Amino acid sequence: MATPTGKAGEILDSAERQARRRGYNGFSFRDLAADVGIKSASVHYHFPTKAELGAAVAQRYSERFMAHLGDPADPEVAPDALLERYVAAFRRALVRDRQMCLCGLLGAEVESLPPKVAAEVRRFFEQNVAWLAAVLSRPNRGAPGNEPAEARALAILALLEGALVVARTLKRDAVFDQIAGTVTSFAAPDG
Amino acid sequence: MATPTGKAGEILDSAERQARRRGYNGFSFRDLAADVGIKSASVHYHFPTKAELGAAVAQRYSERFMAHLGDPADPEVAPDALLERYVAAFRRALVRDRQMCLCGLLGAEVESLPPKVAAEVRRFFEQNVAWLAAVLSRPNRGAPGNEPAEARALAILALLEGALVVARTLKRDAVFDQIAGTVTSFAAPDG
DNA sequence: GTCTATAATTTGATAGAC
DNA sequence: GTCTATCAAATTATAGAC
Repeated sequence: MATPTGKAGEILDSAERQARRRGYNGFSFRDLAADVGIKSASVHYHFPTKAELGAAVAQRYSERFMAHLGDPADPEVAPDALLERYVAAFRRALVRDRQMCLCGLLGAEVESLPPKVAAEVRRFFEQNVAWLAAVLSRPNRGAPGNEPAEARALAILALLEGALVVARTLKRDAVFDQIAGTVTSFAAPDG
Repeated sequence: MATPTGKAGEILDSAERQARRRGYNGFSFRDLAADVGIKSASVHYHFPTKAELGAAVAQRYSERFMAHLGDPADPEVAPDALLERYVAAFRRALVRDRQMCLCGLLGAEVESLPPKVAAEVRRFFEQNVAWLAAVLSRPNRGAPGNEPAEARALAILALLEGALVVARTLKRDAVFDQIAGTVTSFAAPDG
């Protein structure tokens, strides 16, 4: 459960980078090996199969992502600020990292994933929706809105994952901001 | 430019089905050949390279999709009805076909696509946004909304592409409907 | 932990007979 | 148009030396 350091950590870093650019079927053990300066056979020492490596990458990604979001009920942070933090996490993937959200890309190709990897992607979405629903349920700005918190949480997740896909394909970062600007529609349906 | 029939058409059908389930790197010429009952060498007769096949699949998909949407300015059809038609097209991919939107999946893995395929995906998104913006600009229900029509068009496209990813990964069709139910937030910001 | 060597399979693609 | 035959390269993975 502890985050691997050393070569194992480097391999996870490289795999995450490649998966977030080219998808699960878009990188090989040789790519990773060359990237971290060992031979592909040595990668198998750290991660016996690609499925296990993929699951480890997704698990670490989810843990980091949720840890960065923090406690959705933290009384020190207003719901609006938490939502801004959420949007900023996706924006950073696009603008700073020039990458997809790992699970947005893996989710798109979910039918071609080993079961263990698909399960991790599912978990990521479930945790994201739970976090968002918790934030949206907090009493604050505007009214609670017509749609239940879970529906609005799902919509925000889908909107931002889709925003990355569209903005990256159109090669226009501004597209993300245009889309993200509509998130307030869900946060405060009264407007 | 004419839509291929016969074996070429069958190959396109098979390739589209596979690409919408497993992505561009998730199917091979041999898969397609077995599917349509020929040998993989014969597939190359119809489509010399995988990149050309991929581009042809995406182009045919876009043409069909836009043709199905119809004229966004058709005075016989209300803007609301056109938006419903748009949402229904995505819903059909999920519920009836059990597939992704082709360009939603390809867009997610855009960095691993041959340039000609990526260009077709870009075109699909551009045409979709233009169609949606035309519908949203028509005078009708509610007010024009705060956000410009293009921003709302991008948001609807992103929302629905993301909805397919999330619903398929969570294996819950109802998730799509929950998300799609929020589309009216963009159509009529006044509620 | 990393290496060499290699197995076993799959991939996109071509040449040439029919 | 489709076939057989084949290629060169790439893939995941294993065995065993160091």
